[in-house]
Amino acid sequence: MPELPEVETVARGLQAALPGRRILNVRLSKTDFIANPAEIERCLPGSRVSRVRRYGKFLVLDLDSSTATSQSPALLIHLGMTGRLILCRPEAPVAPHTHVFFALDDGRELRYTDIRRFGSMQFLPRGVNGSGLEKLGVDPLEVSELAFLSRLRGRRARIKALLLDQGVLRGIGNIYADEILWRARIHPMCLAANLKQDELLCLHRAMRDVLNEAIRLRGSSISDYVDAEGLPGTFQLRHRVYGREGKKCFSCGTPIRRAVVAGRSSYFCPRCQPALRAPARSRGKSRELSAPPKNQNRPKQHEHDGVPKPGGRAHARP
DNA sequence: CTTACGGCCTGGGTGC
DNA sequence: TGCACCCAGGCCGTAA
Repeated sequence: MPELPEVETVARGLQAALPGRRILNVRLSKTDFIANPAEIERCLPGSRVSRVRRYGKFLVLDLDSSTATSQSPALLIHLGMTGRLILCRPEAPVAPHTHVFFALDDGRELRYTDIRRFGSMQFLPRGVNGSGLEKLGVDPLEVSELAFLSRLRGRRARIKALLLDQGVLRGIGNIYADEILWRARIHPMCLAANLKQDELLCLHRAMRDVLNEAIRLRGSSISDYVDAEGLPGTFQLRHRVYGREGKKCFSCGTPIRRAVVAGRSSYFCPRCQPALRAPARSRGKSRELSAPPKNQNRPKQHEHDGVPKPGGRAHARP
């Protein structure tokens, strides 16, 4: 499931190999995930890749930009859930569900494989301007604390829904939203408006830390993800909550729970990430940052769905 | 305007 | 052996 760190890893791999390469030939298999397959077949052969970059979860291949302006054509690719973009030799065995082949002038081949075809591909004749990319929010790794606060402060939506909203922040998906919230010790169901400024700043920091570490480890390989060389990432070995229902929290030992938040499976520690923030009545001391595993928790066992009711509906104000 | 929710795309895995 | 069904994530339309 390629999210920001995986797409960034693929983009870096392709950026190291593609600039200057000319596309000699395009071969398409299934095309129902391609916005304009005819244009791709007609316009791509002969064009040269000038740069590969990530924009949110999208890969942008800038083409023929001797001037490096945004007016030059580009190829926009979204890997969806199972998309792979791999550079290989033409004689390499073709993986099932490989739908696009780009023959390159260095003798290699760039292939797009996508089991589910939840990904997408689009040729942009005039570059990314007017492509819809401008509707996306800020990049999580570039946004300042101030801009981050202004995007989230006062919003009545669940914090997890906002992290996943590509119009707010571009690039975060379900896995990293959960990992970020665990690191920030914030329950996914919390309303953004109920978070204090220092909690939002903590979230900003956690977001940068988690994503940067994931990029360093070349992403998470949960199901199908591999980088441009076909190699898996290793950040899945560092997941603290995602996919760990029933397993012990790395911080306090409490079993990790799963609940549906914002329509997505969400994993969290019910103890480190309390749904109800303690009212800040005792001024003075800030809330403790380390969770002392004091009480022994009830014996493992299945927690019944157990979605702690967040304060959400409690203060429906007139 | 903001938020919530259901449905859709596809195919691998699971359980009967 | 076969088959129905669930689920994954992003996005969009609709409802409140």
